[in-house]
Amino acid sequence: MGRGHMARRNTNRRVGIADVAEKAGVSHATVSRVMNGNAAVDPGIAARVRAAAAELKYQPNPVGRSLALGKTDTIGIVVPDLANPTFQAILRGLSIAAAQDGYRVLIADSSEVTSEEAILAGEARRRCDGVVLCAPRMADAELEELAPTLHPLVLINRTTIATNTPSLSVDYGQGIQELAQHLVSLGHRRLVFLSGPEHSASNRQRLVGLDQFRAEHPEIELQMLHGGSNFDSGHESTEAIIASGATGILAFNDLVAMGLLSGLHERGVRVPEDISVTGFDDIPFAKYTTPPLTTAAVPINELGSLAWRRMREQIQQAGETTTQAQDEFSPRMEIRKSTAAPALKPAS
Amino acid sequence: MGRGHMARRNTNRRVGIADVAEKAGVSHATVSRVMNGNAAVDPGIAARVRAAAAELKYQPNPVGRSLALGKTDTIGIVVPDLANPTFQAILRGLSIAAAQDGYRVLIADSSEVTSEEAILAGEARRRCDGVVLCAPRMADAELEELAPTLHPLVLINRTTIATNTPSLSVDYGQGIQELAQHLVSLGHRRLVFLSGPEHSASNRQRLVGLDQFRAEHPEIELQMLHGGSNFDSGHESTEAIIASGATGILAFNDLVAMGLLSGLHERGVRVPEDISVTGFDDIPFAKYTTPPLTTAAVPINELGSLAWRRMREQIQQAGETTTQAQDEFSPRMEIRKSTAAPALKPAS
DNA sequence: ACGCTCCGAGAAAACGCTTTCTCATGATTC
DNA sequence: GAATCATGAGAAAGCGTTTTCTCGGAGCGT
Repeated sequence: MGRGHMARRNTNRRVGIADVAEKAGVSHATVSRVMNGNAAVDPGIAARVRAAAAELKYQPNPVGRSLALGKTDTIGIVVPDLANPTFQAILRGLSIAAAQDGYRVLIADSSEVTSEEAILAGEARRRCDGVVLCAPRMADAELEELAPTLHPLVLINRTTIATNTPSLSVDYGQGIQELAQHLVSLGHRRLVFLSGPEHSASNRQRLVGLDQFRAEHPEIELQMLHGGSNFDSGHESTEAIIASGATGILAFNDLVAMGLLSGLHERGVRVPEDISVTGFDDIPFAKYTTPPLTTAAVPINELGSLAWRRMREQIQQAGETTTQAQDEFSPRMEIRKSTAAPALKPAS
Repeated sequence: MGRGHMARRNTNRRVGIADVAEKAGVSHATVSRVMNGNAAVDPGIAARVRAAAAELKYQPNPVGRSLALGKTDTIGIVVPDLANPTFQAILRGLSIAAAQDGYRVLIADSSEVTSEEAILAGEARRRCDGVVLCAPRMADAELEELAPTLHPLVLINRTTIATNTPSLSVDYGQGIQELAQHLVSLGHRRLVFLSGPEHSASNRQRLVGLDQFRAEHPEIELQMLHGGSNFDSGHESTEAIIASGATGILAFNDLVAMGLLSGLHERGVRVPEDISVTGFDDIPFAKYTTPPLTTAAVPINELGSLAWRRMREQIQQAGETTTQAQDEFSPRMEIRKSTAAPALKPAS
């Protein structure tokens, strides 16, 4: 029991500002001032405080700090599915960029449950200084209503009517047209668009783009096939694709294209000799498929870091509601080996 | 300055508990009681409070709540690189499992900067109720010192001497031996291990496993080649692999294997006819490479959800320092098409 | 020397919530 | 019918910071 009196409450309580204050023989206000360098403090006292803080390994409690300052130095991101490489990339870019400015990222995965997205976003917003929202399937009306309550908000691949919410989007319509154009210029005449989830905003954009393409190329046959947004749905479409008789396939995205590639390979259909396949997004794996995938590259890494920049701008100009940048990226064609001129069709 | 004028920033202030209390004509204590259902409240009053809360769309401020309760309902995860599918999967599993219990995940990407990991982890811990730490390269001594300060802590692929920190690990030594064994039983006699980052704990485990393999199979030639942990490093090793003359390649992980696969394909080396390649991890893409990759599957999805379960156990039994589970997973062989019997070597 | 301004540090208020403490009121018991 | 109890709501004390307010004391000019 020699050290019985030393029953440290340290064991159950973390060291707080009060402990430092006591040790340094000053008030906790002064400790705060020293730690934040906000007001002028006598250099001697400051040194004493710093010494005490160092000795006790004092680190301010962020929760107390957040309450007092009204900010958490944290932003939230809502994604529909963390298994999707696109969102992974956005998350990563966002997290790294935000970290550079001393911000952290809280993640909310809606697991594709559209009805949860608004709730998750609201919750995230309450905990954080802002929210990045990826909600491709949320109804327009709901988004429009939700957006103002979330302010500092950055939208990914969605826009609102009000122009005070910055948004980052990709011109999917343009990209899919260029891909179709690419196939046509290789000599393909029968194309299939293997579409994504029905209510996805970006799928709608692709459809609009393809309508335009059709108008410009009435001579080209373009079929629509329903699909999903992942590997498996691409794989499952293999038979339908083969049955379609088309030689050029526009897959919804790289994931779908890869699933299809693997399905075709299993069936002994050669790519690109028998069928050409294109993806969309240019996820990191796209250039390592066999054959490497022709795709429309969206600047997947930039997206995250730009999202942070837009967020930071809003956080800094807190209050004023100015009109915000609406960034739109044009995808860059990435021509690889999964597309080529079609074999000469036997006259039929 | 004019005090009265500045007095209320009510205009942009969020609705707080006080507003609800005023509207319902009760004290804010009562509002809190109603919201949390903690104590008995007169049903009539409770209804009035709920009505007021609903009308004002009141949602308790989580920061205030956290300060009062001493918990944030948030856990942190520290990962070395969010671009790595393994960590993405862990993050995803963790996030989904935690969400089910009403917890959120804060992410900290150390960007492979080992020296930052301890700081990030500490910071995360202060903001959260616990930390999941993935720090494959952190020095043992540093980890040992850091662990107690982080408690509620779950370690991934690392262990501490003290047994009160739960850890989840994969038996990489076992897995790599089985892969080597698989190649040998196919008839390969000259193998190469394309190693990962030098200071990676899991790489060391593989090396230990291979030492054992060597002891048991003195007749097999097993070379070591230095590499990294991603696509590009696999791709860059292509020449060295070809030059080695080996027919069976044990890549550090699936990423490396995929990079190598693509390199070999470019060079016209056929897999598995000319060279067999194995990966490790069984990331989702592994079964879609051409040829599909033989690999040692680690239950990548379970890892995240189990991490949460271990974390929750600790959070619940706050205080008592009991000895914690050390989970070790044995990888499951996933034999696909990237391995086959070697072609008969020309007598040389 | 006297009053003036500055400066720096402690006291106290604020941040938004939960929870203990306290006390009134009405019900229960002998 | 008085004493005891249970009930439920308000007052107030935290939680750990930052920041405003206040005030003593030092420096300066006249």
